[in-house]
Amino acid sequence: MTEAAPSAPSPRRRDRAATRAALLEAARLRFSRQGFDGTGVREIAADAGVDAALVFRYFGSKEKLYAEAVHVEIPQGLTDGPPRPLTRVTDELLYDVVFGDWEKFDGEHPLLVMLRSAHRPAVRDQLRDRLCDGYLRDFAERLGGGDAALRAELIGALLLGMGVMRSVVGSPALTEATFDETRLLVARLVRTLTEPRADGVG
Amino acid sequence: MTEAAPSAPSPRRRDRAATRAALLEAARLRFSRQGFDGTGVREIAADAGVDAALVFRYFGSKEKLYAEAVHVEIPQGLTDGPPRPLTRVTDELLYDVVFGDWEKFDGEHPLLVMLRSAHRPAVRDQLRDRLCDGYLRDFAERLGGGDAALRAELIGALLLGMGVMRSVVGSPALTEATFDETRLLVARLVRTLTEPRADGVG
DNA sequence: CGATGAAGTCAACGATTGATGACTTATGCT
DNA sequence: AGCATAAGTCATCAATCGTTGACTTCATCG
Repeated sequence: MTEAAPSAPSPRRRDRAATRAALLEAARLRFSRQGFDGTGVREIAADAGVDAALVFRYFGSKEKLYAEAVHVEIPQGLTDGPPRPLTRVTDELLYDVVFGDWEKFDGEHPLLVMLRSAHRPAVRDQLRDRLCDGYLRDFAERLGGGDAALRAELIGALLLGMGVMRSVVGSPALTEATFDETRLLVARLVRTLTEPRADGVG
Repeated sequence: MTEAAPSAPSPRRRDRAATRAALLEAARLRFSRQGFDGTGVREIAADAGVDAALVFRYFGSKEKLYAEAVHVEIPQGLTDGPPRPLTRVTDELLYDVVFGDWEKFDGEHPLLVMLRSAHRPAVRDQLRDRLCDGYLRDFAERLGGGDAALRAELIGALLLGMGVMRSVVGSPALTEATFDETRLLVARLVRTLTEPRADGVG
C-alpha cells in the first residue's frame, strides 16, 4: 500500500472490468434472493457502489444482465468422460444441487434460483435446456430400457425437489440432515430405478 | 333467461359477492402465471371486468388478495381417517400434485404456484407450514424409525420435484407420461423408503 | 502540462406501480 | 316515484420502474 487508508469509504479506482464484475455479483445475489421482477436495477447498482446507468452501458438491459448473471454451469466430467457407477454420479449431483453452499447465489443452486423466475420464457427455456439436455440426457442413455427417459427425470425430480425442500421451503429434517445421512437414502432410491425389477413387473 | 342477450358486452349486474369471486379467480390465474411481483392489480381488475379500486375495497391490499386467492387446501381424509397403505396415499398425492389439472391455478398445483413467489416471507411460511405440517407430518409418524422425518421429506421432495419438472420446467418424458406409467415407478420408490432394508445398512 | 478518451454521475423521460378518497350510478325498499 | 345505501368508477397521489442522453471526472499518453 503506497498510501494510507482514505478516511472516506474507498472511492474505488475506475476499472471497467472490476465494476462489471461487481455489478454481476450484486445482480446474482439480488436476483437469487428476490427474483427478476422483485429486483430493481438501482438496487443492484447501489450494492455494487455505482450508478444504475452503468447497468445499461455494460449489459444493455436488465434482461441481459440477468441472463449473464444467473446461468447454470454444468460441472465438467460429471456425465461425460470415463463412465462411473450411477450412484457415484448422483452422489456428486446431490452434493452439488442440494448440499452445496453456492454463496455466489445466496446459498442456492442456480437451478433453484432460475426456478423463481421461470415464468419468463427466456429463463424457463434455459432451465429446461440445462436440466434435460445438460444433466439428464446421459442419465437416460446410461439407464437403458423403455422408460429410461422417464426414470432419468425421476432422479432429476428427486434431486431438484430436495433442493427446493431444503433451501426454498426450509423443511426441518432435510435442512438439518447431514450429507452422508441423505446420501445413503438417495443411493437406495437411485438403485431402485437403476436395477431391473426382480419380481414380475406387470 | 327472461331477456334476450344484450348487444353490448354484458354490463354485469352489481353483485358484491360475484365481483369478489371474479376478482379472486382472476387473481389466482394471474398470480399463478406471473407470480406476485409480475402481476399488477389493474391487470387483475381488468380480467374481472371491474375497476382496480375494488381490489382494495374488498381485500385491503395486494398482499391480502394474494393470501386469499392462492392457498393450499389439504384434501380431507388424505392422511387422517382410517389408515390406508402408504403407497395408496402417495398414489393419490401423485395424482393431486403432479397430474391434477388445477385449472383454477392455470394448471399447476397451488404448492408449485406458491413456489414462484416463495421469496416473500408470508408465502414461504405458508408453504412450509402446509407442506410439512399438513402433508408430511402423518407421513413421518406412519413411517417410523429413526430417520422417519427425513424419509417423509424425501417422498415430499420427489412429488414436489415431479410437479416442478412437469409443469414449470416442462421436461419431455414426465410431461408426456401417463399417470399409470409413473405411478408404478413412484410406488417402487416409496416402497424403498418404507420397507426396512433386507441387507445390512452400515 | 495539456489533451484525449473512457469511466462514472446526474437529471430526467414516460410508463407503471400500489393505494386513497371523492364522486357517480345502480339497486332495493317503502 | 323517490329516497337511501351499497357497488362501482374516476382522478389522482407519491414512488418506483427501466432506460436514455448529456454532462463531469478521472486516468493515461505525448
